[in-house]
Amino acid sequence: MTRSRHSDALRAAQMYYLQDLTMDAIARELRTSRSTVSRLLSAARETGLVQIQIRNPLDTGPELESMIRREYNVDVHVVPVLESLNEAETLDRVALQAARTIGPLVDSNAILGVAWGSTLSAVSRHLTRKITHDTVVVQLNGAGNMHTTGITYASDIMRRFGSAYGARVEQFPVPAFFDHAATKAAMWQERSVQRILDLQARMSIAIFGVGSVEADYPSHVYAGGYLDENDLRMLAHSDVVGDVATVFFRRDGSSDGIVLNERSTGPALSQLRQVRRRICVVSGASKINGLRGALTAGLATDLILDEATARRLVGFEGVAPANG
Amino acid sequence: MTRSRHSDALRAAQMYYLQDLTMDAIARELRTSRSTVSRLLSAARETGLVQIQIRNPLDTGPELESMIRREYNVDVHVVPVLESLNEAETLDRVALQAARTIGPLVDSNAILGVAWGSTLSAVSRHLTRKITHDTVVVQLNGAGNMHTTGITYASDIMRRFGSAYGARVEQFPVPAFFDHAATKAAMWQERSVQRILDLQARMSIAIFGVGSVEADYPSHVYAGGYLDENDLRMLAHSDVVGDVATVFFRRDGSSDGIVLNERSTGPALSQLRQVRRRICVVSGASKINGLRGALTAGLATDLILDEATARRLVGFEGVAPANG
DNA sequence: ATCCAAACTGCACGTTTGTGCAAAGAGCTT
DNA sequence: AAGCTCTTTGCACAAACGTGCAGTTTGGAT
Repeated sequence: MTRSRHSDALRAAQMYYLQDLTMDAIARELRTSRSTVSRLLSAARETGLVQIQIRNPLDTGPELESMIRREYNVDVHVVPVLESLNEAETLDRVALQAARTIGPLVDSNAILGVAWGSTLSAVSRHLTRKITHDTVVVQLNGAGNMHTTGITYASDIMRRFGSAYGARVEQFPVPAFFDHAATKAAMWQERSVQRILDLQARMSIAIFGVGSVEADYPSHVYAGGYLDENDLRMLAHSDVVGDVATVFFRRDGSSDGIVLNERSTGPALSQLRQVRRRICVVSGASKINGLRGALTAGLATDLILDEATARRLVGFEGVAPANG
Repeated sequence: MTRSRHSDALRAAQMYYLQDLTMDAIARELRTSRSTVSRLLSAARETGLVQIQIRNPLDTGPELESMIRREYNVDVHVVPVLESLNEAETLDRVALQAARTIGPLVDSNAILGVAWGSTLSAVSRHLTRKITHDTVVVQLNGAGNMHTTGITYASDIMRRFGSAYGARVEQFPVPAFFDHAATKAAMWQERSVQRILDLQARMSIAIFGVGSVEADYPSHVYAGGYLDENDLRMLAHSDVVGDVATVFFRRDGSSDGIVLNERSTGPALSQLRQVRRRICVVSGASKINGLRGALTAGLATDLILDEATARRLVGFEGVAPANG
């Protein structure tokens, strides 16, 4: 009896989280066993019935966070990670916390712009469900390249976002970069494309990682067959430090005159900056240069990143966690 | 070292609630004992660092809630209570859940209007701390009567609200009812009073219970020496069913021509209805008539009440909880 | 009616968590 | 520095909790 299961879960959650009853007491009230209550509560958490939020008081927070906040004017969430973890495990932790931080921000009628990449893929795997209405998830930039149409990879990410929030998913079935700027210009006149662009223009939340040219192991974009040697040479000559949604920028946040952007399918930086809430997720200290550029460009309103990267960002390279 | 304690609590909360680590693992990372982590997490919950919210999807919720919602156009939170509890214990449960439901709604820069009475007193005892800035708590109506100035009783309530949210408290040092309407009119011209009235006019949240003329054991207002025999007779002749913040109304929600209101210090119903968020807390089925009137008058946007009262409200007198 | 797969339940066990208590530490006064 | 109080810590134990497993129910399909 699903009908009653859902309402039992709600009752259980209220009694457990809002009245501090034990599962035992709840079981008696619900005339079932304690283990069932335990499972009801798990279900309640997983389906987003219970929302747990950590709010760090802006001013009393750790030094590290306030420094970043002051310097770049973003809301920072530094993810504490065990020091022993390797890069992949760190990404996983950051993604998990990012997913849970994003959850409470997504609300009915939101238009959620989502980029793709290894960071976003990890985040998408950890999203917790939350029932919303008339929410739309729209892809920020195309994912096709010379080898694949990119559909499966990017669309897995999109699909996971969509099903977590019960949202309609709008894919962007174009390559990441057109070979010719003229083709892009032509496509941008198509009504099917304009529908997507229009959604993007009305986004209320954008979620993206950053690519960094000098990352230890470079992002998909720089390695995955999206750009040819000519392109890479051009990037090198334009002082590009990184990208957001396959749109490139320099260390000082500028992007004017980077010709590759004319063939990129991602939203112009100026357009991205119009979005009310722009959440940037970063894991791995080697992305530092791309990240600096993105922050200088004012691309993010919220930044979620691991502790080591946060320390490098403010120049505390080898400083220990701020306790003791 | 308080400084580091706070930030340890934040780190612990993130690792526990957002990354699902065990307290043991967190203790190792923080180089302390597991019991300390347990205490850090308690502190994090109590200081409002961790916010737990239960959202019941409006449409998929239990029948009871949607019926009330449709009929009276309010957001309902039905508090499940053990069937074995007596009236005092029920009030305590409702108050606890109300306090926790209110918490997440209070934000920086809010102006919080608070009434007084046994319900509000119970709620105030269960508030969890939450750090906010420039929040003001303002008393909705005077509390003095023939026997006392009411200062201690009402001001305890106000003080608890104030300290829970780190807010400035503005008391309203007048009697609940003036003996003469003319005195009220005169006082309302005083700048000291106008300062309070001005705050009330700018409230963003109002919190109140309801008084009901026919309650099993009548509210303070009807018993506590606030009204003399003449007043009570007058009330009986005006078909009054209850009050909110010592302002009376009839079953159909009207309040015109109730002369006592001209001597009352509570906000006019029409003014109360201007407040964006108006939270009504009710415990005890005997308040049903007062509650019906208040809802019909459109005084509340949010209603928190116990299950038994909720069932009576929609006429399901003896119906069992909606499960099985 | 009978069968089957899938979902649900309660038990039992091991794990995780809360808390009284004694010891250690921090902050102040003399 | 010694002495004092008030707070914080870790230990040890009891309480509360999560989960694999086997038995049971449910809702079709035949």
